[in-house]
Amino acid sequence: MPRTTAHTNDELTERALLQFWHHGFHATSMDTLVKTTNVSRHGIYTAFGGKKQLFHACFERYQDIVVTPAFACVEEPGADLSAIARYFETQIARGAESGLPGPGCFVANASTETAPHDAITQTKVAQHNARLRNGFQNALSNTGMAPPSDRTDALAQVCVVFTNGLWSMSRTTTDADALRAAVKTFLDTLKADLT
Amino acid sequence: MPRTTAHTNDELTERALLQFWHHGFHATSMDTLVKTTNVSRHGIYTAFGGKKQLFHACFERYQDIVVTPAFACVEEPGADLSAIARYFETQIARGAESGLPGPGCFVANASTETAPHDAITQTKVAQHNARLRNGFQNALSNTGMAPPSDRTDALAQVCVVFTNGLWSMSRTTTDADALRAAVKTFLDTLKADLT
DNA sequence: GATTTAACAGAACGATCATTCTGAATCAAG
DNA sequence: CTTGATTCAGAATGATCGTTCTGTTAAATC
Repeated sequence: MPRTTAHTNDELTERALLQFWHHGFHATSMDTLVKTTNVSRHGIYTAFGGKKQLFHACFERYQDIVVTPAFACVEEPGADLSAIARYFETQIARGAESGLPGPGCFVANASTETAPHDAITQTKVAQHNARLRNGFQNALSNTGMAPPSDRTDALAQVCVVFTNGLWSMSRTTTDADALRAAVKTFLDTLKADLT
Repeated sequence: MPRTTAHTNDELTERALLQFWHHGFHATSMDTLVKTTNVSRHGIYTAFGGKKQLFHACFERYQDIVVTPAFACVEEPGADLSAIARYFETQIARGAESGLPGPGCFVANASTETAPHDAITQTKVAQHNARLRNGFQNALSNTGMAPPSDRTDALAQVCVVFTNGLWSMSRTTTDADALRAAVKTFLDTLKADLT
């Protein structure tokens, strides 16, 4: 019998991603990976080479199926502050559905648990944050009356920091509305600053 | 020969703290703990009971020797926005000294790596964040022309989120000045919002 | 249907780790 | 000095983990 449930590498990666995301790299053993993916050890090793390489594949898969769908609205040409609000709400709602304290953001988790011991993960995290900054800068530049770009650049960096903080707090807080309140207050101060 | 270098449990805890802080819980083995503390396994086990309990002791030690000295100025009765600025600068300077990307905040690291698998760590992290919020609220209420307390409360929560984000980013960024710029921009928007 | 290929399940291996245990060494008290 | 308690260094233990290997089974090709 060939691969019973994960017929493609994408499916395999998605199942592995869930484990890494919710339990971290160290707490996810090869044994649980074999069980949850229904792919044999041999299959995983021939397809990816090892646990670490599978983790890298999950990193990219996470960006494709989680980050991009949620953040694309901020990156669109006509995006404004409301797009940023929608991005935050999407992510908070996801955390609230699965029950807070939630698994947070895969990238943010990798940034503290994996990146210090793995250069590849470190550059991936840096690229992710750069993407966020560019997206925020785009949305902020479409808000208010044409603010100077160095101003929106600085505010975009603040948005990136705030985003990382949101994820961090979603791992210990049990109150989704407290996160929503923080987002609303933050966006209000941003708006006040841009008009 | 009794304990050669760590004569007290406090010294032992401080040396262990450095390891946990810089390399995380999983990447810090009992072997490295024995080597860096110069205390025998037997000594560690009789003094603390195990690795996890030692970690909890390090958590409290971190708050005593790192958090409190840096954050006390925000908690003082007459504290204002400049105290918050000093707190951020203290922490960024610490990270820049040891070289970015740095070890970040022990509490923030524990929040993503240890808290999900350990209820005690989870409550400790929650208490730490509550302390931060109270401190920020104190400093914010002394700023501007007596803003309503629910306003400073909301802004204090934003400050906590921002703080967590700062630590998260300090683990992957190599540019301390980018962090300083984010802090300055953030504090400017806060000040503009309070006056 | 015979042969080749690919994937499987699970044992085996080597390494690491937290914890416990053993015997020696050190120090305090009389 | 001698006794007794304490601490040490390091081996032993039992468990876990990532990786590799072996025999077997299912699919694909002709």
